[in-house]
Order: sequence, then C-alpha cells, then structure tokens
Amino acid sequence: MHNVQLARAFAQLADLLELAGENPFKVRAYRRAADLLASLNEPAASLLRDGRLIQMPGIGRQIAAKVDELLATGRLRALEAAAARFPAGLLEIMELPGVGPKRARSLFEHLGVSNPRELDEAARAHRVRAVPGFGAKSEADIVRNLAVLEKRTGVVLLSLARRLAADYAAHLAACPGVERVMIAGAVRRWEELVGELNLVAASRDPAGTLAAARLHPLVAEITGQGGDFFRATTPWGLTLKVTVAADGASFWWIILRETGPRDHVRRLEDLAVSLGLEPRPPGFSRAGGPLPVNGEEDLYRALGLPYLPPEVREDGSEVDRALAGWIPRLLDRGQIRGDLHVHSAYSDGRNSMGELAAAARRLGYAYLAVTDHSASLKVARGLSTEVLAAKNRAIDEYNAANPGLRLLRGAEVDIRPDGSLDYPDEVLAGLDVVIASVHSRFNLPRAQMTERVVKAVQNRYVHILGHPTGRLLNQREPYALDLERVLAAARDHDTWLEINASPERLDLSAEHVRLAAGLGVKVVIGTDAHEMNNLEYMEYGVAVVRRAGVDPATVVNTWEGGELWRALGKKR
DNA sequence: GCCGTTTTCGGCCCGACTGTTTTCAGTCG
Repeated sequence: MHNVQLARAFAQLADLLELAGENPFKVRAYRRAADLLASLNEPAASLLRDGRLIQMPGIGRQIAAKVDELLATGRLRALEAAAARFPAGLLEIMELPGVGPKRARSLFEHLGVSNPRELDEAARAHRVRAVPGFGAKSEADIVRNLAVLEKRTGVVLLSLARRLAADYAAHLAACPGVERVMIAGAVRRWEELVGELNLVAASRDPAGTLAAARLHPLVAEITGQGGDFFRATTPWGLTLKVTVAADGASFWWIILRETGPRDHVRRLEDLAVSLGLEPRPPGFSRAGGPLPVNGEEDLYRALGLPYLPPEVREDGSEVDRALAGWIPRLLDRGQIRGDLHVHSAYSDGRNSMGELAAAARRLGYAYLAVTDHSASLKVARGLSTEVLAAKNRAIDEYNAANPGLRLLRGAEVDIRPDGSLDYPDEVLAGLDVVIASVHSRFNLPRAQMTERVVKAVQNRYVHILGHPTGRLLNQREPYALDLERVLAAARDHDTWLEINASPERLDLSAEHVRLAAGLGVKVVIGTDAHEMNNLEYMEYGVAVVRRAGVDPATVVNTWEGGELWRALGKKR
C-alpha cells in the first residue's frame, strides 16, 4: 500500500470520527498523520520497518500500529467500524461550504439524507429549512453548492494524480512483457486538475500485459476496452486509461495521441494531410513508406515543426504559431536560483530555519526568503513585531556564519480589508522581502476588493503580491477582483505577482501569467512551503510558467543573487 | 491521539463571520 492510500485512510478516519463527535484533537491528530504520510518522500513501509516513522512528529504508538495494520492487512478495523456508523455519502456532504460534521449529521438524523443526491432532493422540496439551525438561505446555498460539488467530481489535483500515476506506472512496468512505460495525458501536460490518468506501455505480450495491468487497487471497474487498451474507474473518482503498444515503433505515436489534447493532435494530423503525409502508426507515411520514428521529436520534425513540449500543447493554435516561426524556449527547473515564499516554525511551518536552509542548499539554491505570517493571522501563529525582530537577528546570524546560501528576512503580511498592511512601515522597512496577501474577508464586493489589493500593490514596501486571486483548486473560487487593474498597478509600481506553486493554488494560473508577462509585469514562483519537502512544489510553479510559454527572464527567481538584491533594494 | 526543561496529565491554534437565533452554535481560515 502506497503513502497516498495510507494518507487517505487516515483522512477518512478523521472525517468519520469528526462526524461521530469524537474528541476534536484526536481528529486533528489523524488529519496531521494523513498530511504527514502524504508528504513523505519515501515509502512509509520502510520508515516503519526501521523505526523512523514513530520518531516523526505527530506519529505515536497508536498511529504507527494502524499504519502497520494497513500495510500488513490492507485494512483498518477502526476505519471500518467508523464507516459502519455513518453512510459514506455524508463525507461528501461535509465538503459543502458551510456544512461541517455537526450539520451533516443533523441533516442525516432529521431528514435521513445520506448522500448529495438525497440532500439535493430534500433541499429542492424545502425540507432542509425545517431542520433546526437551517433556514431558507442555507437551503438555497446547499442547492447552489451541490451543483459546484457535482461539477468537480471525478477531478483531482495534479499533485495527487502524479502520485497515483507514478504508483500505477511502477505496477504496469512489472507486468509481463512490458518493455517501457510512460505517463501521458493531462498529467504529462501538467494540467492543474486531472480527470483521467493515462498510461502507455510498450509490450511484447499485449494481451498478457492488459490482463495483469487490471490487477491493481486503482482499477475499480472496467468501463471500456479494446484490443490495445482498457479504461476503468478508480476509487479516487478520476478514470484510468491504459494503452499498450504492440510494437516498439508505434509507442511514440500512441504517446503523442494519448498525451493530447485532442485538438492539438487533430491539428497535427490535418497538417500532415496538407503536406501529403498520411497520419497512421507508427507515425507519418508518404508513398515510399513510413518516416522513421525514434521519439516524439521525430513526429514533429516530420511535419517541419520544432518540438512542442507537452505543456504547450493546447487547442492547436500553438501549432500555427510554431509554423510561423515560434520556437518554445521554456523555463527549466535548473534555472531557478531560489524560493521566495517559505514558512518556518516561527509561524505555522513545520521546520526550523536551519532545516529549511539545509534543504534549500540541497536544491542548489542561492537564496531563500523566510516569509512567516504577520501578527494578525492568529491561526497561523503570526509573528508579533518583537518575535519578527528576533527572527531577523537569527537570519543575520545564520548568514554571517554560513556563506553560500543567503536567507532573506521576509514576511507574508496580511492585507487588511482597507488595503493597509499588518505591520507598520518601519517594520516593513527592516525586511528584505515583503509579500502582501489576502487572508481574510474573501467576500468583499469586487470594487472594494480591487481597491484593497491595488492599494497593497502600490505600497512602496511591498515586493510581491501573494497568491493574487485567492483561488483554491476544487475548493474555493477566486475572490471577486479586477485582475487587469491589479496588473496595471503592479506594472506602474514595479511590484511582482506571485505564482504560488502550492498544488492546491497554482495562483497565478498559466493564463494569468501570460497576461502579466504581456503587460511587462514580473512574476515570482513561491512554493509557500510549510515544511521542507514542499520546496519541491517549485516544479509545479515551473510548469505554470512553461504552460504560459513566457520568457524565463520574466521569472524573478531565475535571477542571480546580486541582481535580485538590487531589485529588492530599489523598492525602498 | 500526541506530546513533554511549565512532562505522564492536561493541554492541544484562536478569532471572525454567518445565518440562525433572540444569545449562539457551527464553520472556516
């Protein structure tokens, strides 16, 4: 059993116990364990075996024993017992905004609704407003939010999809006859949300491979199949498609097709026909026979195109741009010189600054901005000005003693509803990097929210606008905001916009990055890491920039130290 | 359920917002 599955079991256990009214701290302990398991970068099984798992923060004897039970038996009795008390559909109802464990349970007990569909019926029949604590407003909210919930079923965050795909790829690679495996589809294109895992194998024994490939916990129910593929539902809501290439030469053709998206492939096929080529496996053929194919590059070359990496494949218009001379020069992970948005244990991060710095060194970074929350964000243990001053001194001491990597004195400062910042100017002036972010009052009217954010962008002490639209993928819509006005203000005041690389945000999006770059606004990738493993989110931010197709020089953290210090200092 | 130089029990993230109420419970960040 893989870490994501372990994490899911604990998260479900936490949800169910919450529903049962269990001690909230116990619930949180399980939730923390789920988060930890999901963030491990080695198998929990090996950590458990050599005793390191139980040493991790938040893992005690009980949780370690439950991990052991899951790994040994594939089951968790505590979870089964909790699941027997409440229908699974109640957990989906709890995902509705404004509906938590208490209200979900109340709906179940008063109306007998046990899943979103039944709740929808009850709400439309105005039976919800009769339940104590509910009224006409919440009834209407439920109907509206159920529609949103419906829309997002079957789609998961890219980060989860990548883990599931990697786990499944390992299984597929071990199936009989398999010579190589590649992940295609939306995961390969780094789409923010993924509805289908798409894997391709080259095999000497296609039938044997397809038969064995089904024997995996990810395969719930087969919903379609043909001679060289099957499609299945998974326990995670998204679908799985596995295609097998019977001969090695066709592998790249199938990879291209399965990577998609459909419109891009169609445009390539149309182009081939217009060039007198016939698009068919293993690639493109002319009268004399097929053109040689030893990789995807050859397929593009046959059409007179530069290689178009998966991230830029869209609706086909990129093919025309390439025909007109565009050659994608995309940001590369190796160009990133540092991370400008990280939380330490001073606020709500898990690791000390020393641990974060060591992790940044391992990534080869030249700088790392430690940007803990400001005072008013109590939930995240925001720093008082006194603690911030002490932290700044600790950073100076670190830098004096440790050449090579420079820690930057930073803060992620709350933008108050009136657009003012949560630290006084003299405190902001003492920082190397100031990120300004909205963390409260998300529901301001559009004009007011725009005013608020523009004011922050215009503030002479602000370098970066953090997670500019505030969206949480699959969870929360962006706040009402006139982004074009914000971008114009950013351009006028030389304020940078963040690409928050946390997989649940990816904010700015690729489209917005393109818009920003077009206006001459610089962007910064920040991982918003709350623990050192999350520094790896940088690759998600890089993918956003690649999908936007903008010049790497637009991205501030490709700059070398000296250039960055100068730019940061100019703001004072 | 976890944790510990305020340590083996009793804390654990806390305040604002919302819609429902007539004074507050539940949810959320």
